[in-house]
Amino acid sequence: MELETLLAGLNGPQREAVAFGEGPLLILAGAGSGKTRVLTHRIAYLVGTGAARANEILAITFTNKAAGEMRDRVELLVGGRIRTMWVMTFHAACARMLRAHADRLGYTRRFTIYDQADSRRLIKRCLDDLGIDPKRFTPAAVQGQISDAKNKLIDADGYGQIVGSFFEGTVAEVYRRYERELHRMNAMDFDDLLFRAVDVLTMFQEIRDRYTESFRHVLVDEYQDTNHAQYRWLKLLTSERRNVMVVGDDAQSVYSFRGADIRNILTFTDDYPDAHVVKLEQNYRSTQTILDAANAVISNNRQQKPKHLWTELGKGDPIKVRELDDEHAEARFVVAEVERLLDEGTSPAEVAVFYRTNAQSRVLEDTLVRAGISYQVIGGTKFYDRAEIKDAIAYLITLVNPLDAGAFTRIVNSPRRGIGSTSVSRLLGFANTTGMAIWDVAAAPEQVPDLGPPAVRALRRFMASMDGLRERAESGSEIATLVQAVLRDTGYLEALEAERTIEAQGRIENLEELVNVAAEFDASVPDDGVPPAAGEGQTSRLAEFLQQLQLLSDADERSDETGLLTLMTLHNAKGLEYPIVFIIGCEEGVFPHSRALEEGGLEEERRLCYVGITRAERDLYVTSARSRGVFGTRSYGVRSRFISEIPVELTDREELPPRPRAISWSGAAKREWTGERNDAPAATFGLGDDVVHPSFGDGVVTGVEPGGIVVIRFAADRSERKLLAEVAPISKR
DNA sequence: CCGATAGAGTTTTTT
DNA sequence: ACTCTATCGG
Repeated sequence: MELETLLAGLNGPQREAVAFGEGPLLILAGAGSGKTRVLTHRIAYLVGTGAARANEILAITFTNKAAGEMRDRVELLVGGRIRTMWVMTFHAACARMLRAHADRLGYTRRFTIYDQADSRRLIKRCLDDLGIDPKRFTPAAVQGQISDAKNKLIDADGYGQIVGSFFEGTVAEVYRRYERELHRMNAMDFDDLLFRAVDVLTMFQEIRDRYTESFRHVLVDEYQDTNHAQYRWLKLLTSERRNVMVVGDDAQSVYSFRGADIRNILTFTDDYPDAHVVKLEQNYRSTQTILDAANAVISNNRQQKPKHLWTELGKGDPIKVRELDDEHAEARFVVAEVERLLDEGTSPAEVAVFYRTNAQSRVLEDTLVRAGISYQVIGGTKFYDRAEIKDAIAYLITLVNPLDAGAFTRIVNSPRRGIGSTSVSRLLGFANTTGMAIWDVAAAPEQVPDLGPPAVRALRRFMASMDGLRERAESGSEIATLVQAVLRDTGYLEALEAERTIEAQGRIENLEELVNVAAEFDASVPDDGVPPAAGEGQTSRLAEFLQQLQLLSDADERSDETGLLTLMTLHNAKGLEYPIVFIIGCEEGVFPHSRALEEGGLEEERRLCYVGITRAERDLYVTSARSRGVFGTRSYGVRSRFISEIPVELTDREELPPRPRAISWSGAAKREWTGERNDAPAATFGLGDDVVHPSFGDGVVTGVEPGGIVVIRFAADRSERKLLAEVAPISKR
């Protein structure tokens, strides 16, 4: 490999970044500025110049797909396999470290990874066990609190010390129990992977030394999306050698709800005052019109590193801005436009439609189906989230990690075998009080008090088939055949076949697909390679397979090969590009999302808009609907502020005739909807309006209902109140 | 123990 | 509009 060819074709700043020597390096990479190129070329350059061997490089991405692509591209550049290089996500890298050192934390290397749904179920159980009302303390809210704490590396005790409210006090209690349960079940949730990895590196100097010595160069993509735990983890791995390169764009930080802390990228140079900074501002993707729009929108944010995208590609066409009557008209417009483009010879794969929330895809999908256009949706319900797949995986987990009561309870009565919820509670309760593993309790059911004889008999039969499967798993059977055996021996498949419904048939097909996935895994080379830090023994193939499944996300399943029109959320769009892009649902309350507005997340919503705009290469459409069905009722919105932030001269706008202010809801619109006569004066409040009330304080309009009622969420006590617009003393801010 | 029914809550975004 | 939950009757 020629070093010269690695630098050829790069612009000045890119070349500077690729050829940079030792020390901290910050790359501020604007959208479409070729950051992946810089990353991959730099890795190849480091290997090519002998600055680092393949196994001395740690390259971190956020999705498995990005990691896979990075690996492929680097292999092309260096002209050979780089199996020993750590190119993976934060979570995968942490999981790998933890498997090697699990015993130090009182775990076994076969620990289970809990995804968000698994974790939520466990939290729900903790709430139940503690006798907490799940209405007042929803599992989701408690989970959010715990997750936030973990992302900040605050453990249950630490959290208990900083509680400032009754709610937090309760969360602290749940947090403690949740942690105890996870540990007892030899399980970790997503956040634990990071937290525990930091623990290992902090508590055991010799382990940390091994990794810091071994990783000569560390590179991180999408640095603006890192949270505090990830920051600490990186710091622990890099503070000795200080060869850390982070690449990111503060304008594309859109994951704060998941604990991402934009300060990590904004203060990198405070952490490393000698850091070299390279800005990539030349864009190779979009027309100048699109970039001007993106620059204009993002300039409304205060907190940012100034950047100005430019291109040599020329001005291009104006941005098409359209306003439609409702979401159906919006969908029809998009579909008609797509049909026109296809007639002109555009390939469907060149077109993408972005929306704020997954729920928005439905109307569009209906319209596309009726028009006979095939499409793919990224996100939504994932393959691995389907109940039958989760069941099959839970069976496999039970074989690998007999301590995992979560997996066990999931499958013990699926298919139905007469072990109902009361019996399961008794088993769990017994395991809880005796401290026994759930598997051992089930293996000797007669010792459990109050367990009915039919339940004992059913458990015996169940455990007999599980024992057989266990032996098969231990003997190192191929995973595909093991999955088939599980489905057969447990009666799972039989129960589905007996249903004789279309749905059941679909489930069977999904399970067959899982067998295929397993077969592919069987055929693949063990990813072990030669671990740079010794001490990573062989993990069982089955455990490895399960880990791979559990760390998979829907961002990973999108394929560019399908040749289809693509639908996805704006979040999922990050990192992608399409010649033609539609951004739909640009209304206040939808985008920017009302909940983000309440929580002061407007700037992040704007960054999301920036992400959306900068995905477009050639043509950009931005649409809004006057009304939209939400929660089964119709709500009337106002065009998104983001539309007005795009300079008019960059756009080609078609708007509906102005709607008289008076029909916001209480006037004509109400008559139209309720059939009632009502000449009451007009309410002049729209969704998303900022209002102020003399006694409740500042608030935001979250809904407008018939009868001149406005729903307002007040910032002070986060309460939502319904007020009569004409009589309540509210005014716009 | 299981299925049907009614009722409530739900929609941000995800490794 | 839809899905998950709690409750009841078999």
